[in-house]
Amino acid sequence: MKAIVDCNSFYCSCEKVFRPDLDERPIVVLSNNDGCIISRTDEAKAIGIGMAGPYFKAKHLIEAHKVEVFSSNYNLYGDMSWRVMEVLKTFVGEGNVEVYSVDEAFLDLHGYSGTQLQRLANEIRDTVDKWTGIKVSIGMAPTKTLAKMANKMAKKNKTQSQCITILEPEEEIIAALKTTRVSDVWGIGRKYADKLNMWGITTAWDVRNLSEEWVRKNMGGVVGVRLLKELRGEDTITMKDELANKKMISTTRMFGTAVTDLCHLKEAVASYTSRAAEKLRRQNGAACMISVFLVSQEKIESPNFKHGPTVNAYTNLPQPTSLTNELIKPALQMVESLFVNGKKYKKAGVILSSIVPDDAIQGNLFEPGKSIGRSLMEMMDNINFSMRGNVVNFVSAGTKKTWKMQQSFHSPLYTTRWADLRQVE
DNA sequence: TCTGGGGTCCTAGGACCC
DNA sequence: TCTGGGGTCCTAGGACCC
Repeated sequence: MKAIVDCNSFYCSCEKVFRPDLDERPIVVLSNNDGCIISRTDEAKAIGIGMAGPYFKAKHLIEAHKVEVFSSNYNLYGDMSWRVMEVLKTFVGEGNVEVYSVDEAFLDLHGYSGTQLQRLANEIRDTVDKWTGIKVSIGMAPTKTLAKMANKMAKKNKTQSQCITILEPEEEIIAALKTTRVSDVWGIGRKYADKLNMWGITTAWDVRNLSEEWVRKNMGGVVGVRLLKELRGEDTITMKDELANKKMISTTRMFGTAVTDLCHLKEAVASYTSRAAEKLRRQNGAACMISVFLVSQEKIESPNFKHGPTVNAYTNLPQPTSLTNELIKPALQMVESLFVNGKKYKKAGVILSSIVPDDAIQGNLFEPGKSIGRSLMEMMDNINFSMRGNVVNFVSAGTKKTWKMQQSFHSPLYTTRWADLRQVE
């Protein structure tokens, strides 16, 4: 059996833990730059606030109903996430927890069955709540895809399910498949859902009864076949190693206000590059390739929002590296080559790819200074990590950061900064 | 009119996820 | 006026090789 444990309205819940006065009040959390709504409580949902909608469009509802608004505080959410995952590990052991995203984890439950599952689920739900203040929903089933389906059902009717749904005997699974729409199946997105509906395939049960050949031909080849098998109860999506390293690392941001100045653009890209390099060093990797892209601001008369035109460039590095200064140099050269005077830019990003393990780097006899660079990086990372912020940085990343994103409703760093510690009198 | 066959590697782009 | 950020996997097709 597999389980998925998913935190309810995670970002909102994190804010609520430290603001008990907001209990049962509608809350929303905004994306970077306060652009979109990315998390909302059931109370906010009930008012009619949609998911992932732009903030300005929901503003009238938010004001009319006195909804509490927060800018995203990733520092806080990351720390709370770590706490929740630690609790899960105490139940099934570290090796059986796969952290799938900031607010979700799969558990491998081989050996559990029947009433044991129910008892385990209850205990996990109650303990996570008691120790962290976060409420979770749990779905259990023979495969990851079916567990996701169970989880969705648990969330849909929280009072009846008590946030837990277990699909175990075959009849339970079939009944669940019959009431699940194709668009609610994990792995079926907008495109495939539309296509399936056009063919008159509307439920997960309908999908499960399709032939393997049809699915292979019409639903992305082997990916579709895997999905089909999962729905039939055949375990094909295995648990991933927690320490699996990223194959690509990127840092991209919208600007607070449009940037027209080459200097500011270079500052932003230098700053994103140092963030990306930090992530790269954390997994002891080195990149062979770096790419940079810029998105300009242009009026688009389309009803569905689209970003402006994007330009990009990449550089193959002479040898794999994780040193910030060695990455910033080509990044800035690319910015210069891409920049067009007079254009307004609203977003930029850096992507590090072709990542190899750091220890595989061949020493270069003609560059003896390399190890000094590496220890300097380590020192920077240690200081920045212990202070939970960008305390030490390269000058090229700028000091004023006029392009920085807007965050008007940021909450304190309750769990990671002494000065922000919650006080009780 | 005829125009080999088979393999590898790489990249761009499409689909999906949270 | 104002629309996030960070990933994964797979496929098709081009370049190149013998």
